[in-house]
Amino acid sequence: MPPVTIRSTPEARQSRPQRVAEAIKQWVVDEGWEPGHRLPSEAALIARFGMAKGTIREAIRLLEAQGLVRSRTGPGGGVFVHQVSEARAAALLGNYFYFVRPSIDDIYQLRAALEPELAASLAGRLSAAQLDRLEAVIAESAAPAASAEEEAARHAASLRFHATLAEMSGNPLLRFVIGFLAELLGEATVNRGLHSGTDPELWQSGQDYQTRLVAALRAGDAEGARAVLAAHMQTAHRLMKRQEAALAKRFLPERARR
Amino acid sequence: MPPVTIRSTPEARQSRPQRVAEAIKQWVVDEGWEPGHRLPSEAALIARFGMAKGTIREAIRLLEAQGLVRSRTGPGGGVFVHQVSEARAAALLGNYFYFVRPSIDDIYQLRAALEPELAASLAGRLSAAQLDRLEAVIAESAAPAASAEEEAARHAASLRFHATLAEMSGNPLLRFVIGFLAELLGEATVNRGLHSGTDPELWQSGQDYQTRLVAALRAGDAEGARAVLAAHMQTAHRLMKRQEAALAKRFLPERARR
DNA sequence: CCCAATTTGTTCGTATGTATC
DNA sequence: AGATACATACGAACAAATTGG
Repeated sequence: MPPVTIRSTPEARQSRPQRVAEAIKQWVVDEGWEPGHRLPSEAALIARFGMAKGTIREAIRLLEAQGLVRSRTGPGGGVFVHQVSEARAAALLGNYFYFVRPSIDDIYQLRAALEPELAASLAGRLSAAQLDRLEAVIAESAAPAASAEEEAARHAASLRFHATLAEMSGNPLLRFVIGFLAELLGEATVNRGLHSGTDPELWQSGQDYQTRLVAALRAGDAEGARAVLAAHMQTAHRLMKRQEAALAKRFLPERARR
Repeated sequence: MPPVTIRSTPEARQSRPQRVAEAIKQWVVDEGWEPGHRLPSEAALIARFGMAKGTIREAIRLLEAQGLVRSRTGPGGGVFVHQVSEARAAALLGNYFYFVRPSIDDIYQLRAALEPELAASLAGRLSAAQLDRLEAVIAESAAPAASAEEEAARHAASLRFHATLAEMSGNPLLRFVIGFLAELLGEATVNRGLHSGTDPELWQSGQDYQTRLVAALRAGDAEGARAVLAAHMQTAHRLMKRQEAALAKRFLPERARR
């Protein structure tokens, strides 16, 4: 499998560290080095590129920020090729959406399209152990819901259910996007004091659909699973919007800032 | 709009440049600095953090690699907060999928779910100018298809059509994900010599659906647009798989490597 | 437990490049 | 053209971390 290429950083490269970083990336690809492989020592790189230590180190930092390398001190240490972690990728992508902030509607437009698809693709393909694990996550939020700000924990548990589901997908793209959407949503709700409030309707609907979903998955009923999740997405979206609207009314002056 | 937070880099931070970079991120968020704002000069940062020039510079490189800052020399120069570009975000995310490579099936599972949704959400919301622009892109690939490797250009044009469509969405998430999927697919096809070959069936189907789609969009027929794109996704996926299978047979020894 | 070797991490002083006025 | 303000790059020395004896 010729590894295609590690993406080069766009936008007019110029500085020496940037050029060195790109050269090292290309080098890794050309040599087919895999995660864990140690690349030449600082001293060797200094000689190889004919540049000062500081310049080389800045290049390494550029790669490090992208999650592509990791360095350790001491004997046997050095700079190592590193597989970009999902968490790192999500963090990096999250920075983009810090500036181009999606709305609740935007997030749900994707969730509504993807989650039912995920559910359908999982039907009949999960092991008994995986199904049990899902039920364990459901049990976590089985408590009656009562208390005040502890409701936020319930919402988090619901998102964790979705994350667990996503992790079971064999499709890394689907897994990543759904997980990322859940993160964005969690962030949006926490930061706006949204979570599901003590809304009993949402809670009941949540408990309900999770158990019905697991049942459909267990039965290998793809279309059933798709339908359950599609319906839930609609409900969750509607309830979240309702809350958002309620908050907007209460705190209108707040929204005026900026 | 309190900007929530710029994502911190996961995975056990330790070195000084990393800590400084995180501190600067937090500083930017706390002060509410926006793209274009100049942050303190190197000298000032050295004083502020009580560290050497090299350390501070490495921290700046860490932020630069994430696309969060940009620096310019000369008077009036300095380090500036920078809005992460879509291209940069896609490149960074692409590095993740360099190691966790999705299959053609994986990519199409998402495309099949998202593109019809995009089409439906666009119906009746496009200006005449936008519709004309779509038709212009269609015209680009209106040639009869004949020649050999120039067929790859046709495939690229088709992906460009999708990209243009995505850009017209008001949903930044949808825009990004669909654009990214197209990139991944383009890369996969180019690197595996896939593109649509001289497959007349795919070409005709492509021409066909594009014009029918624009018609539906012009008519404001959301469900029609959705159906057109859903059908096309199925066809494109099927044809691409057929080609992939043909290639696999011809080059089986190649696949044995690694 | 300490010591020595190895490799990255950090500092400082100086010089160069570049854009603005 | 020259002065100014800023990042960029160099080089040599020293500090910290890790490993093995």
